[in-house]
Amino acid sequence: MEEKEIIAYRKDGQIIDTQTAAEIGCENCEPIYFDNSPDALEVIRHSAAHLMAQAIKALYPDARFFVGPVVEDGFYYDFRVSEKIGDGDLKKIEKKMQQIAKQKLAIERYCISKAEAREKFADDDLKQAVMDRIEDERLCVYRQGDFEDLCRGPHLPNTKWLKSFKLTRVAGAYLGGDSNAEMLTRIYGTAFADKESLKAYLTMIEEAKKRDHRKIGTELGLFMFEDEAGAGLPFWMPKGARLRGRLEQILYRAHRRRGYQPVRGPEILKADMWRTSGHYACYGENMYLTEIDGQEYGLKPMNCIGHILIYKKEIHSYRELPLKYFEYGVVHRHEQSGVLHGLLRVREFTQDDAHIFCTPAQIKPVVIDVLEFVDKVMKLFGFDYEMEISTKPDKAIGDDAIWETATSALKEALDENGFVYGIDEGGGAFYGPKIDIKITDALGRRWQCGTIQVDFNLPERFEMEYIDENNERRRPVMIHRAILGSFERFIAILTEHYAGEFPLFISPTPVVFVPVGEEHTTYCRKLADALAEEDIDSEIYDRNESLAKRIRTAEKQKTPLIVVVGDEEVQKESVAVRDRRKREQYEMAADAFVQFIKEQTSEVRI
RNA sequence: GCUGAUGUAGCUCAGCUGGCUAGAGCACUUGAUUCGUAAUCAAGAGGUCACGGGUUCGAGUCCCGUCAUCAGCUCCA
Repeated sequence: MEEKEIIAYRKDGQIIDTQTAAEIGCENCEPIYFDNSPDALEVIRHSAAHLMAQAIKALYPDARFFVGPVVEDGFYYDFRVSEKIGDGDLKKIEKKMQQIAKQKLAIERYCISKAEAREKFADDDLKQAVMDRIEDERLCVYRQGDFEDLCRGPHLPNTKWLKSFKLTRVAGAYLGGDSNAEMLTRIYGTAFADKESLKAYLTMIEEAKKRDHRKIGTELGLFMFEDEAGAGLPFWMPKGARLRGRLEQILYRAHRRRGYQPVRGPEILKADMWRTSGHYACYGENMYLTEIDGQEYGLKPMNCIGHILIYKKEIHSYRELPLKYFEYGVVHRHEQSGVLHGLLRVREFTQDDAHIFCTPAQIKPVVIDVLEFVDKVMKLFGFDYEMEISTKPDKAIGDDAIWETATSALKEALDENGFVYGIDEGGGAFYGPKIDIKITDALGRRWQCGTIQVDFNLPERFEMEYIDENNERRRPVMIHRAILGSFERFIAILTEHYAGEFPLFISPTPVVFVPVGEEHTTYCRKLADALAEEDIDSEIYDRNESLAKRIRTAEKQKTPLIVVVGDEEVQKESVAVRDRRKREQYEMAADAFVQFIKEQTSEVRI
């Protein structure tokens, strides 16, 4: 059995490479072996980035390099070249990398003063830009063959370790992440200790692509986009609309049970309303503005104003609070063309929006209520989720005392429910602190959907009031909250989470009937009608195709329950059910079947 | 918005360096078949090659612009 080889060490919580260890000694060092541990991958990928840079330099001599860090599942390097580099060039670069790696070049390290480094890279403005960002006065350089680069490390001892890597994509990236700055070329890649792990990773990426909601949405006929109609404007096809309708109904009842009042505001309001709210100034660039009869109007990017104006129409007593208004609010936002992405990022979408008007003292109980609501919804779909509190930013309005009350109310609400949460210091909106809810999907990806935001700003700007127990006018606090976030994004996530195999209660077509012969269609029709009576959608596949073909079609549509009906079933008043979830077939009495589905769908009461 | 790539039938794709009436599979329509759990057979229909301009004797193919999509960047439900 060969001994595993050491490629670096972990010392005092830091990874140091063998080069550094040789220089500063290595007491209390834990060896890092050449394998796929997170520490090892950190080192391997860092060196893979350098190897890629070396290959690029060899192929494009005028290349200038910026930074090349390790990221979540790989690495990248930002650089500038005069030539255009496309996806087709990645193969070429990979090949060059392999050639260089095979030369088994030692990776050496030496350190110099910043002044010396400035001098050394005098003709390289990108390296100078890198140094502008580094505070250390002593900088290190790693050299392998004829290539060297300013770098903190850690690196492998030799390029010979680099065998299992793959360049995945080429893209543009702003220098320093500043959209006003120059755009550099960025190539992403990944690397592992062995070929098998690389292959497994690439397979996983392929699997994820199969679950892509855009692909499944097309296959199942859920939604579509139309170039000629405009970017980021989704169309819901019958099946998608049925699915969405199910979700809307479940959630509507859930809101009503929790004392929310349905309201509805107009899609378009005078621009002055948006000036009062502050959206015109702060969000104007993302708004669609138009002119009607010489007056400027704006399509709503948020639903708050409608709810506020409804609130203000009447005088409210403290006894009414907390007052909860909800709306499936359609909003329009002018997102940048490059960020549109299927249903995950669109220009028109519907939020499951609510605004809760309450006293400062009620913030906590209200938030606890909302958290319970969120938990019910997440559990229903089997999502894990995380919470994050964002606190007061530098630029904020409202008294520190109120901020303090609100922020601690949010924290206490989470603490008392035993929630673990992160804190984003200074990440709140200027008008108040918030809790963001982040869903983790079946592939471990995190999505921001729900949000609970405390707002002191809008009640002030719109001079909202309630009458307290001493018959005095008070200003209410407003809590914005969404649970799904938007139907569009949430359904995209659901689709990928379930890979299109939606649970019975939201499935667009929970039941497909497959009559064995023509003479069995009448019986199917009778059962379908019985289901329709219970608001359950079904289809009858009585086309002129073989039985096997029709079952296959139903399977490909990911139908939860396929019901085959022939002489036997008609005679016995029964059904033969093929259950997608259980992957088995069973027979049951027809009326029991209807009852069964009815129970399955009403169980989702939340 | 920026960088790079892409756009051929409802879907997935072929169409080499410009050269006959633009192809395939699936889906669709019609006919035959009436079938017991993942593809019955046959025939047919379907495309102003994203849109607009240009180069050329000739453009799906080359060039420019617009629109849209994809991978990122910057920003967000």
